[in-house]
Amino acid sequence: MARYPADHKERTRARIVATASRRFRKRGGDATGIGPLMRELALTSGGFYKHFESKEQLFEEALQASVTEMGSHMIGLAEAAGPSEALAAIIDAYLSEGHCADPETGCPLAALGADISRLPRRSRDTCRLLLDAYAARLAKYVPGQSQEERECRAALLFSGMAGTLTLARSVTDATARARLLADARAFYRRASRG
Amino acid sequence: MARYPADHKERTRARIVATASRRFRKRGGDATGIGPLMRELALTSGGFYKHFESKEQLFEEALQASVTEMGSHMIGLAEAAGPSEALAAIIDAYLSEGHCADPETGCPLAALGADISRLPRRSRDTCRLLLDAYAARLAKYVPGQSQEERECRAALLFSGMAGTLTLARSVTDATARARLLADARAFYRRASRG
DNA sequence: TGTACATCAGTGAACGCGCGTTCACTGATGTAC
DNA sequence: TGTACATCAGTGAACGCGCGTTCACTGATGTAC
Repeated sequence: MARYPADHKERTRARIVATASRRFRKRGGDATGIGPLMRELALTSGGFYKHFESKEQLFEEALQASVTEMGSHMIGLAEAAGPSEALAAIIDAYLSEGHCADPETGCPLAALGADISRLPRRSRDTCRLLLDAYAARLAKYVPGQSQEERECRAALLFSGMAGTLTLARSVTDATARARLLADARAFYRRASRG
Repeated sequence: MARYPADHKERTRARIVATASRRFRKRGGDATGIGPLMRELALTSGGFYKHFESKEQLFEEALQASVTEMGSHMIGLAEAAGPSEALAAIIDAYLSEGHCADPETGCPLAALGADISRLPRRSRDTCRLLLDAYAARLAKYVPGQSQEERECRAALLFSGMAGTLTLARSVTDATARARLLADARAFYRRASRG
């Protein structure tokens, strides 16, 4: 063992992923540099490559972490709300002003959707598995006659809300933004009931 | 006059905007460089600054051009389809496999949504006016009891479809992608009727 | 017990590269006289 | 008519900068004997 506790390296790696996943969502993939990222963690840029092969690998892991985290958060809210209000609770939280104001801790699809679609094919394959898993976890709160139908509706619901949330984030006027979000909550609550 | 026709400079400027608007949508804002852009037009990078103050200014103009172009395209389709099928035609075209495959000539919200939301406040104010104008132009094809309600529904419809299109663009499997788009078309046709 | 060596997370300077931007210049044309 | 000058779209080399990545090194610890 080195001068650090047994799990030190593993913990540093996890800190890098957690910080990167916030920075990527806040600034986008290209605008997030390895140097500033490591500096935020009081480390130097060279050390990064003791943990990851490339920035691309970090992006994928950070994305994975944020998707998983987002899923757990949504499931937590749904469970707390109870069966009859679970979906409404998810919709209201996703389209809340808080989520709109904090992309860095929010949905990666809303913050990085276009970045994901420009990833190389191999990365997008991996990513697809992630998003399918996300849809599968949340399908139980979405109405539908089969698991397949529920997963499909979950994908439509979340991708649609992501687009509207992205638009809301570009609206500077607070009143207009609040109205758009409120209208969106009403729209998706109604649309997902049927 | 210089060695060029009277409208030469103006035409060059328009060519830069048109090419940039495609490149921005295809690759994203940060990944589109001034050098390669000018090279595509058989010009040199230095000449860019005879037309624009900065890359940021070009981004805004290119965005404006693509929003206007998208609006005209959608209106054209709606008018061709006739009153009863106008909205369905818009939805089907927006969520078509062609639009999914060609981000560079498609909707800027789907291709650049997150980039727009990270623009400085002043740019986002300008951009808002654009998007409002877009919603206003398309509102006549959306059901609703007042112009305001129709514009609001148009914003929800287009931003939602943009999110789903972005997701579809990250799906590598052609069958799964076609199914997602078909499901989305059915969903938005139904949702926008009521 | 002491000494020599291996380990390895992290350091920090350096690499080549492409970026956005600047600027002195070119050269074909129009204008003044 | 000819000559000198102004115009100006575009050139292309150069600028400083931050990027992703590499690599020889550090130094605290564990291990071998």
